[in-house]
Amino acid sequence: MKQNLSETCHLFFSTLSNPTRLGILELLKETPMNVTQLAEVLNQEQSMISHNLRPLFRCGFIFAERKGKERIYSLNIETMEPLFKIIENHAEKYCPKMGKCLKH
Amino acid sequence: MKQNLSETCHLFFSTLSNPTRLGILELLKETPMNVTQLAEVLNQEQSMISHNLRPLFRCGFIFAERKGKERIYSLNIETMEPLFKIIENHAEKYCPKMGKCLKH
DNA sequence: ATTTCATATGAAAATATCTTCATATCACCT
DNA sequence: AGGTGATATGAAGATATTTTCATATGAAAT
Repeated sequence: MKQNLSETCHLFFSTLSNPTRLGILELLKETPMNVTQLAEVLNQEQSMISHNLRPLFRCGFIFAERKGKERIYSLNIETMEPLFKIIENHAEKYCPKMGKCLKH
Repeated sequence: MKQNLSETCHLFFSTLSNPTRLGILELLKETPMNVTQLAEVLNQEQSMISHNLRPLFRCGFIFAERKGKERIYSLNIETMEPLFKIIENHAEKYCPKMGKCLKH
């Protein structure tokens, strides 16, 4: 149980610790999209976006729905919104000038 | 600004996406400790724990206070508690049997 | 059943992250 | 100042994660 929570946290956080995947989440926050559209906007290969969508989906951070031959991805707002809110608040309070945190 | 939030998220989440660091956070949730104690309980080298404390500290996930020649680390409960709560709730709701998520 | 558009997958190469070891720094005491 | 316990740091080797390329699968239309 305890072990599992720690494992879960690791899986979840490592899924979120990737610029491409964060970019995907930010885009999906605005509007649902398919892989091709995400690839276009993010200016990356379709296969790369696809690879990155998988862990997001597996973790339940995004949902997917078929529409013809497309697969429309959307954000799990219930989880992601409060999560980002926490980060935002934390950053504001504890890293007032981002530089401090972003530097090595 | 936008760019910065994404960068911040990446930094924060990658800091949290490590079993050793999650272990440290779990221990500090119970009680403040110094590096040596953490190393003992986690059964790892002191230098390794020290290396891992750094990003946690830089991100403001933990605090540090000197006490003699020791440096006592403690958890930033304000941030970490709601963060873990979200993960827990999410896991419960979206990954009812952890296996689903934990498998490749 | 074949073509087309949309998406997913496997495996190798490229890149980033961790761990370890040796050593440096720091605070306190004598 | 020198010694000691506690902690931090640098750099390298060891591991893990990403990205890319080529190709496979899927769904719908002709």
